[in-house]
Amino acid sequence: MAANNTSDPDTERRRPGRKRDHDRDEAILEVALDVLAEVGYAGMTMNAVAARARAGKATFYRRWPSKSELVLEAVAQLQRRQGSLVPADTGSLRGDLLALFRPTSPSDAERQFAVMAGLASILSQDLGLADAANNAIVEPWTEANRVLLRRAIGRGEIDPAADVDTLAAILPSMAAYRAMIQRKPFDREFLAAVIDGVLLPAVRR
Amino acid sequence: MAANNTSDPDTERRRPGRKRDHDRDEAILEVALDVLAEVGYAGMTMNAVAARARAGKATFYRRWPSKSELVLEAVAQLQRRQGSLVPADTGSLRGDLLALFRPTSPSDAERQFAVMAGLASILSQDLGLADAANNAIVEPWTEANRVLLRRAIGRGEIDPAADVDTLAAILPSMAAYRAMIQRKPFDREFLAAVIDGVLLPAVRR
DNA sequence: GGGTACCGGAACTGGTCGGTATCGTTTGTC
DNA sequence: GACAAACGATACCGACCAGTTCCGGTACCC
Repeated sequence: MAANNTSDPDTERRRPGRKRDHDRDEAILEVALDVLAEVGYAGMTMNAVAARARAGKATFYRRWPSKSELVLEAVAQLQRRQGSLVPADTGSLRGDLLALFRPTSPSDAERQFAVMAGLASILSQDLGLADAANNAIVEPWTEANRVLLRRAIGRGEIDPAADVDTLAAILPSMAAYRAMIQRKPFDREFLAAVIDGVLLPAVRR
Repeated sequence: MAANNTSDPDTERRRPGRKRDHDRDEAILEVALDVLAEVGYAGMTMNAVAARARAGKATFYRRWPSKSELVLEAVAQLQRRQGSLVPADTGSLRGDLLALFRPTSPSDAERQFAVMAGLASILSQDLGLADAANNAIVEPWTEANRVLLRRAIGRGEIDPAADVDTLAAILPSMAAYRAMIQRKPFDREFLAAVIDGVLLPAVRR
């Protein structure tokens, strides 16, 4: 089993030369997300990202083969940083739902939807990226809502025949629509209107 | 009051030469909407639209000063063609909501959301276009839902304290989200799930 | 019939951007 | 200390595209 001298520099540690600085990876991806949120995929130029990250473009292409691959990994990092989004049990469905939007700082959720809006253009072209964006940004919220609804059913608080899957999609859908098309803030006021005007009335026994 | 010889050729009818063929306007805008729905704003090239419309680009720029102005007017035409979207009274809220998606051919609604998805990239940059798209495509649906809900209240069919504005936004929001991000069809099955699983339970007395 | 503005088509221009190559420098291994 | 790879920076290339200009031809007004 001879040593493989042509493999990835990360797994291969028999080569001379300066080591790749992995701190730069995360920093670059973070800048990419910022630019993406500000100007969208089409408006995001590699030069702009490089300049803001104080990096050379060679540093980019040593890591990712293309712009789209870089963005794909940036979205993956967004998902990683978000964590599992498991909500604390406040005792009532209403409290749980409201609490879901507190722990992550509001600017955090705001940025996620800004990134989503920036990606919107490319979603119709690149199916892989569309899935990645959906899985990274919206699906965790939907899943968290599902958990809360099931918990409320188990608690006997709401109608056990409630259509959990459809109901869980309401808040994320309206948040995405509001952020992307209407460009209005998804604030606590609107959140309360949806919870009290739609969700809770729909599930009462 | 001397005659103004430098004004728009449409309002000014004192000039010689071949008349501008206004049938071309609509045809070009229609092709633009098709291309927009297929490849999005960024992917839509003037050459491609010209080729498919069998028109020279000079014909474009004689009518609209730029690509964005052309798209803006194409969206306005989409709104014009959609009409007022006044729904027939079927006697029940459920019937009314389902009927709302029948009269316009399903491919029509499908195309509207495809255009919206194609526009998504530019919405964050161009506020005017964002408003135009919202007003042309989604707002008419929302307004139609509002009318139906108020009608059901007047009929005594549903809870008169229902939050009409928030409820009316649900179907359009979920349709837009589903078409733009999830790329799943907004079919009758999903429509029925939202109506029976969310809307009707939320408004029962 | 002469003049003019429209038509579709095509060539051209100027700018932008993804990606590559190269520079001098820095950081690591042998 | 010799070598090699990563670093930031910059110049460069090739493709693409919005917008302009020209062409030969056609419809309309006088």
